[in-house]
Amino acid sequence: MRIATWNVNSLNARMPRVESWLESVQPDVLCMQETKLANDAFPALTFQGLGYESFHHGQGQWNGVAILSRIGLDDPAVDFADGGDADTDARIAWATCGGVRVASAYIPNGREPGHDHYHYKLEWLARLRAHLEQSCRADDDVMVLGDFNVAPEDRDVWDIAAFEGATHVTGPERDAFTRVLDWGMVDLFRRQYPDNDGLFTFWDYQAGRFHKRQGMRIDFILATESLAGRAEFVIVDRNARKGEKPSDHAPLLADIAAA
DNA sequence: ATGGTGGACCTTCCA
Repeated sequence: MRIATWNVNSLNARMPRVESWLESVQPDVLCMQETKLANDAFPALTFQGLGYESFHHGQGQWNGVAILSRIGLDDPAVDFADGGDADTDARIAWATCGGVRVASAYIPNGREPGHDHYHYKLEWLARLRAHLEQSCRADDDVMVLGDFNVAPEDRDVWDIAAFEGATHVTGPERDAFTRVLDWGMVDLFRRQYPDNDGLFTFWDYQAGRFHKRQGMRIDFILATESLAGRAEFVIVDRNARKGEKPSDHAPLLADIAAA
């Protein structure tokens, strides 16, 4: 199965690029983040015409996550089954696709260390870990894909000195991310490229950062070991960050061989 | 020059 994640930064603005990307790359499953659409505005029929079932969890102006699948899409769910309050934002959607429990996740940005939104981010990641403990088994086929807004190591940003006092690289954020992994998932991209630095998934629109290769690796495909052992091909499609009206994120994709 | 870009929106928030 070919599975991908892409923060599209407004599906309205990105729909032509998403359609052409689906046709050329032919993923079986695509997790999208930042659709910025209400549910009744989600173009499910267009995706159906391309052969995909879909599940969208949106709120309108901000956030919004979706899962497209052409290998089945069952048991859709949103938010966390941890007994806590419903999330105020539309940031995570779940579905079972081809026997794999899949999540499309858009972790809060955090804005700045110490900000209310930063604490919301840390709590959000803790809730994700709690949800996995309570609703999934680490020896099942589980994948969490999305924009985590965390760079796990210094080499996952172009210049750690540029992030003094900034979010995405602080100890608490990295610890919270590690806690999700430690439940029992592997960062497929890092496993594929253990020694390569300077490989990113996001480049700020500002200051021509893409062309200066000043990016961040903040989008991930996390998979339990049963799946990770069958990952054959894990890449960032940098071409999708080029050309007319690109998202500021590139798609990340992986091929998982049949068991 | 203390900026830059892009997307949502109602004049400013968000990334």
